[in-house]
Order: sequence, then C-alpha cells, then structure tokens
Amino acid sequence: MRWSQTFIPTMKEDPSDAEVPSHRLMLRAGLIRQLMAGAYTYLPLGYRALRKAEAIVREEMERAGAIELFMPALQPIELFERTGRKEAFGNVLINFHVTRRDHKVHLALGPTHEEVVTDLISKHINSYRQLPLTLFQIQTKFRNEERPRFGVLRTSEFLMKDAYSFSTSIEQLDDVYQKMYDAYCRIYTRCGLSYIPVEAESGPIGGDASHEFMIPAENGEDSIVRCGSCGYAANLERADTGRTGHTLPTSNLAELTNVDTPKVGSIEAVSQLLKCSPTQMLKTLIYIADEKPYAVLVRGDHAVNEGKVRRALQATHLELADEATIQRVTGAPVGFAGPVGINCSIIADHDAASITNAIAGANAADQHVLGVNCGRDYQIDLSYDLRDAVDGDPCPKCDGTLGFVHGIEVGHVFKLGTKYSTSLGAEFLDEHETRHPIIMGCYGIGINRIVAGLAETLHDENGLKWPMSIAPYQVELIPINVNDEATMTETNRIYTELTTQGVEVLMDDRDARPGFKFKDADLIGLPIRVVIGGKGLADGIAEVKRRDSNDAERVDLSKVVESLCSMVKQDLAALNKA
RNA sequence: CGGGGCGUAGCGCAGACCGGUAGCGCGCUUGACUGGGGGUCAAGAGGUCGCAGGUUCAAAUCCUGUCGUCCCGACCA
Repeated sequence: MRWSQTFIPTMKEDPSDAEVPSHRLMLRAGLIRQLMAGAYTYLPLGYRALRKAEAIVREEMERAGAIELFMPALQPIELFERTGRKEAFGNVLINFHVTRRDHKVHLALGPTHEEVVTDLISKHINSYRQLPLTLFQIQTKFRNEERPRFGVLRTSEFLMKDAYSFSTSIEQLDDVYQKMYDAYCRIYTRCGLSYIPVEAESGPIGGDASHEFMIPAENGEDSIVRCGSCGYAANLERADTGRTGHTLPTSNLAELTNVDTPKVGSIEAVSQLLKCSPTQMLKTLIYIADEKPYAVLVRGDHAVNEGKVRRALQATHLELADEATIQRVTGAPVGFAGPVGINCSIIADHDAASITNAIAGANAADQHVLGVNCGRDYQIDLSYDLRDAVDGDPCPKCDGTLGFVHGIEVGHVFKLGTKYSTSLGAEFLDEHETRHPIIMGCYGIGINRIVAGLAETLHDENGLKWPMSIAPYQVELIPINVNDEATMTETNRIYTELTTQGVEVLMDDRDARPGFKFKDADLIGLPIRVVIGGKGLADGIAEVKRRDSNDAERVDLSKVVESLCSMVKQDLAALNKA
C-alpha cells in the first residue's frame, strides 16, 4: 500500500484528553478516532491490526476444535428475562422498544450470547451422540458502560470472540476447558503479548471454575495477586491469603473499657482520635446473607472480600445491611458496631480474631470499647479468610509471599455448569434414555484489547512497536526523495517484489522530507523500516532497521528483498513457536 | 451515580480575574527553494468562542441552566 493512497492521519502532538499510552499512541498513529465516549472508529491502519488479531484467534479456535457461527446482536429481551439476567445486567444491558405493526417489541443488543446460543442448542440438540460440541463467533458486543475510559480499553461496543461448549459430563467439560485454556495461551503468545493466567471469581455469570488472562500493565484496571516463588496468581477478588487459622489472645488481656468517641465512626477517624493503629481495631460490618444478618469482622486495615464471605456463609445473596437493620442488630447508629454483645451471628477473619486487646465499636452511639478479645468477649466457632489479600501476605500454595501487579483482562474462561441449560431447557438424552441438562462452558476474548494491550505495553517515547504478527503492515519502505527518479525506480521494484512474495508493505511515497517520514515511521511502529536513496543508493545498498533496535543494517540492493522476506518469516515463526 | 478538570480554527493552546476589532504555534492551500530525524521564504484559506437563556449600549469574557468530554471513586458477564 502506498501511504498517499490510504488514510493514515497521524498527529504530531498528544491529544489533550488521551492519558493512557495506548489511547494516546493509537490516536496519534492514526489507528483510531473517537466518535463519542466509549465508541471508536478503527481507521485503516487500526482495522488491519484488529483483523490480524481476529484471524489468529479464529485459527486457534478452529485448531482447538471449535466451530464458527454468527449470531444476531439484536435479541429478544424475553431470553434475558428467562435467565434472570435482565436484572443482573441492569443498566449495562442496552435495550429498547421498536414498533412492528401496532405492537411494541422489546429488544436488547447482546452483551454476550449465552442466552442465544443455549436457546439454539435447546432446540436442536437432543442426544448425547451429538455432543460434545463447541461453537464460537467473533462479533460486536454492546454494553452500556457506566464509565467508558482508557480509550479503546473500556468501550461500550467491542469486538469479542465468544465460545460456548456443550458437554454431557464433567470430564468432557474439563477436557474442552483445558483445550480452550491452551488455545488462549497460544493466541496471546502468537500475538506477542506477555500474559498471566490467573484464577478468577466467576461472578454473576455463575459457574464454579474460571481463569482470566491478564496483560501486566501499569494502567490495568484489575489487581492481580501473585506469589514471587511458586507462580500462584489470582485476581484480587479471588486470591486466597495463605492465612489458615487464628490464635486466641491469651496473655496481657486488658479489661473491657468504654470510651466516648462522639460522632467519630470511621476506622480512620477513631484511630486518629484514640491514637492507635488501624491494625489494633476491629472493623465490624453487618451483612444480610439470604435474609439473615451477620456481623463480619476484619482487622481495621483490611478490606472485606464479599466473595469470600458469600462462600464462607454458603449464601446465594449477600449485601450490606441497611441502616434500619444495623440499628436493630447493634442498637446503635452506623459506625459503632462491634462484636461485644451484638445481636446476630459473628464470623471473623483469621487476623481479626487474633488481635489482643482490640478496639471496636461498642454497639452504642458515640462509644467504642477497648480491650476486646476473642474467646473472652465474643465467641466464634471458626475463623475464615474473609478479606482481600494485601502486599506481603503469605502465599496459599507455598511459603513465599504475595505481591501485586495491575493487569488488563484480555480473556476469560468459565466452567458454567448447567445454569443456562436449566433455565432455557437445553437437555440431552443419555444412553439410558434419561434426561440431563447440558453442561456448559464459555470462553471470551476481547479482540480490541489484544490490540490495545499491545499498544499499551509495547512502545517507546517515539511511538508504537508492533510484533510482526499483528503489525498493520510488516515493512515500511521509505524513499528519501520521491522526486528522484533512481530512488523511485529502486523503491518501486522492491515494493513490487516484496508484495508479490506476500510481504505486507507500506510505502511512504509522500513528498516530504526524510526526517518527517522517519518520525511518522517510528510513530506507527511497523517492525521493519527500509530506507532507499541518498548516499546508500549510490553505494548500491538499502538501509534496513528494526523498530525495536537502534542500529540499521546496510543491505545490498540485490539481496534486500530476499533478506526482508526471511526476516518477516523468522519473526512469525518465532511467535508461532508457542 | 458522587467528586474534580476542560470545552475558543483539523491538533495543541493564549485571551476571561479587569466586558469594547478573536489571537499564537503546528497542520492545510498556492508558488519558489530544499531533500538523511517533524525545513525556509512569500502569499492565502479556515471561527455559530459547546448550546440556551439572562445582565448590559455592548458578552468568548459576568450570571443561570444545560450538553459534551476527560480524570478519581462507585460499578464492571
């Protein structure tokens, strides 16, 4: 492609409202333009990168045995009502009414396709002989993000590969899950992304096992907890702390003493007033788990992890109690709850139960109590891991310690179980003519995030640095002076020969000074740059420079095509060798 | 949805406090020169100052409202 024939609007200056690197550089390099918050046009260069990522995903899904189909983005709302997800999605689900003859029809734009695909399967799969089956599609998804941000990393409309597996047994499911997991690893490797598979919370989508694939990146929205020694990695929502029990305080127990803390309810305010560390304090939160109130105790400096609380209580619904319930249970306004004499069951985190002479709310307005000790002043049967992991916690898998990195989620695999097949009636008949719900898995990849994740992690102060597999073009050809006949003859020859050999070439044929074109070349970041003309041409050589290297190589003009072909091939081979 | 910032030419910004001719740099157009790291000279084009209302003889500027966008937080299969 000749630069002058396509549309690559590069920008010299940083757009003022782009802060994260991927957003800034993708705008500047002419890959994307914003239409509105959360919706971007992919310009020719950006779209090429996106399509390349898409092609790799498709290839690997097919290699893993998944079959491609294409489902409508437009869906009847009724499907979401049947699975209870109209409510679960809430405002995120984009839905509206249209009029067809005098009837109002309520539609949604698909945020994901569990409903549609399960409905399809329920109608056409009847027998265990038709299973297992894995279907996938690559399609635009719509989610009304409360707050779109980070350019193309979090948008309301995005390209997603979603796959759904249908199995007759857990063993079959485990098998596909592993195949998908492996396929994901290959995909990210081929795309040149460094990634971490982490254990994940399966969330409202349901199901019992799940992994996320994360790109470590400073601007990632997710917190990943990782062990430096054994490689354990989990999303913060999911991460265990490695604490296994509590030690009841036994010596130097102080007497229970009430203190006045007028209008001072928060941990921070109380610790300031009483000049104590939050680690000495008990944070007491009242939760309603399946309609029953519980006091959840964690240390003052720790955060309650609701997923862990839900699992500890084996509850389906868990939410923070409203003010009235808190009043009823504690006898005090919000901010003064504590375990001593509270009128509900208590569950405590290991570390909370181990505090000697803790400070806690007194269950009385404007009062806290000092010298609180588990076992003496309140009772628990067991302590649990109920809090978010913190930096330096012991690893749950080995004797190392946990640390944190930020990550961008680029993929997620779930074992779904029978949640959707049950609610939508997708069943099969086994060899004994017994009916069972089909066991499902689902597997998603955000294609845009592969591209944005590369931009986010592979760049320098001058611009992007694409890996060969995703680069919009593989080679950029720069004639020093487009008005020089000899230069152009040679450039055109190389351009034609490379193109014939299947190398993707962008020729910067603009009538601009070399420095100008070099700056743009660095910005758009194609992996190999070839400069033709000037002194080099007189010496019979072209200058070949890789974007990720500082040194250029002088290559004989008669050998440059061959040399470039092999460089491209080698790069791709290195990425493919997952 | 809570808190904050910003809306003036395609991009980056000044002008606003103190009301009175709308400006700068880059980019763009035409011509000449130039040709290895965002050139030089000359001549140009380009604006509902986000929108609406108000105050005033007069509003980019002051007041009220509203919309858009970005950031922090809440939320996020």
